[in-house]
Amino acid sequence: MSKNKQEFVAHITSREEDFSKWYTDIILKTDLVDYSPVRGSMVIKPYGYGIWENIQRELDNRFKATGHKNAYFPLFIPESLLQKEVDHVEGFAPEVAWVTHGGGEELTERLAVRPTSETIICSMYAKWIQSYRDLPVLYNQWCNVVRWEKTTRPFLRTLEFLWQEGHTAHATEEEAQEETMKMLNVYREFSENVLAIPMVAGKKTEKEKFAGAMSTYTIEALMQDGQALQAGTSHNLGQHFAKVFDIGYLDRDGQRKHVWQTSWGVTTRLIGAIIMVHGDERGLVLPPKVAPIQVIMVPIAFHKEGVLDKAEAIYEGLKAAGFRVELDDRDTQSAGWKFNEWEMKGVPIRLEIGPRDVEKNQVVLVRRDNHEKTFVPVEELTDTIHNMLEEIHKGLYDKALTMREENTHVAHDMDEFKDIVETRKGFIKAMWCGDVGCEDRIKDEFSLTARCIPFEQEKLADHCICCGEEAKHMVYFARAY
RNA sequence: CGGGAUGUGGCGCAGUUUGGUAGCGCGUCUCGUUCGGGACGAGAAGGCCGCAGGUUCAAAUCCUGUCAUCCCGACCA
Repeated sequence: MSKNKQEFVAHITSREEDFSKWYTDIILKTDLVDYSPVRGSMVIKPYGYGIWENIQRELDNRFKATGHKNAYFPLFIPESLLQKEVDHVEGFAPEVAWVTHGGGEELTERLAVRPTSETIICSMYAKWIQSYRDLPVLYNQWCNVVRWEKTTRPFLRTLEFLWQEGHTAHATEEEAQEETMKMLNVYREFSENVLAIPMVAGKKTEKEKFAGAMSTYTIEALMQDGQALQAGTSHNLGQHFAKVFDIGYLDRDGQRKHVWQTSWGVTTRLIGAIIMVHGDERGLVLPPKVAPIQVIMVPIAFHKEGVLDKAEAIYEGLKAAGFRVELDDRDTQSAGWKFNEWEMKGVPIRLEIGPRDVEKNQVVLVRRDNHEKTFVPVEELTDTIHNMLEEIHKGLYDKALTMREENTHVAHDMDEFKDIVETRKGFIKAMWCGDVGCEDRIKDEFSLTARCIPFEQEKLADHCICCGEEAKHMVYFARAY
């Protein structure tokens, strides 16, 4: 029995003391991942992969609902293909892994392990697209990609990671732009309604945009330590790739034209965002819609008459009702031990059932987010849990939104900007002239990057915070993962 | 890629300064008593001390190299 109430989970470093350590403690102790023998590469264990499967399911449904189909393109990309789009190669060159040998023989052409699939997909689209009747092409693939990063952290940056990449081709510029925005909006809606994470949506600056894109749009989230995390991007590729790969079609008017393309993706990094937005001193706090286990049942004194039978009956009922529920009937662990364990693992609702409950035909529900305890008659259980999961979701979202608002500051001039950087954390909203020089200066001086030019613009001042020239946009600046 | 730290049973650590039989706590296994916020007793298993060289009669300990992880920077989803 824990004598000290503070120490529900004895072995997690507090967020205050060391946020990074808190993060690694959590991911290891809750069995999300383990380090592998390969530098910078992690094993995603079932509990972590379960979260990813739920993310996949929710997103995939949304992709299908917006007319997309899944396909799979090769892992290996011939060097000549990768090199076709100049900006694209230059952007990715430093982090490409190369295959030089196969079956013991040196290859005549090196193969890149895909860092992203634009080039190989474009090479195929050039073959498949002939007529305006072939358009639009709306494909997505779920796969792994490799980027040879110098510094790695589980979920946030690993050499190999899982993601989805959508690649579409359209007849007109307008249609491509519409698609770009539509998918960004899918990401934003998904983040808010499934992950319970509020996002700032906007456009990337020229400096920060995707290598080879015409323009890049992003959703940015704020972590509890005040650093921003890019959670999803949607690119309007324009005709850059269409021209170098010659993806052309014959239009109604008999003219041969190049297609307009988009690409968009989210990664397993989202799991890192979930941890760093919702987690607390006791460990993980999982949003109900992606939690691998939504209800954990802990039977109390279950050797006693009727307890386990009743628990099993309730378990079957909840499972049939569609909840992700598990019954922890291990007799090797005490009830109290299990409470702490499942709290650390972030399960949204704990269901306790003991001899006294069996007598009264009720159970005890305890919420992970606010630790509220409720006694619920068995016949009301399904409805109560359904509503409680909804409330937890809403509670998490509101809390995250409050956290973000409290950590979003406005700077009208450079003195104010400096002061905020030195004394606060989080997003800084400020006016910017649009010149990359000013962006660079802020990065050099403060290590802050322009996260995005938000769609929801405010006019905070007339002049650029940096150079004093006329301001064009309001920008969110932050330190970023 | 720079700066710092750490690698010792599954996990957390001590031992390294001053070389001399590898230890502690937790966990694991067996049996029993327990069970509404990390239970207790008795017994048991488990380690070529990250890896590779070197010095020495003798290396977890000293030297060289190497790999990995963590933290702080520069680069990136």
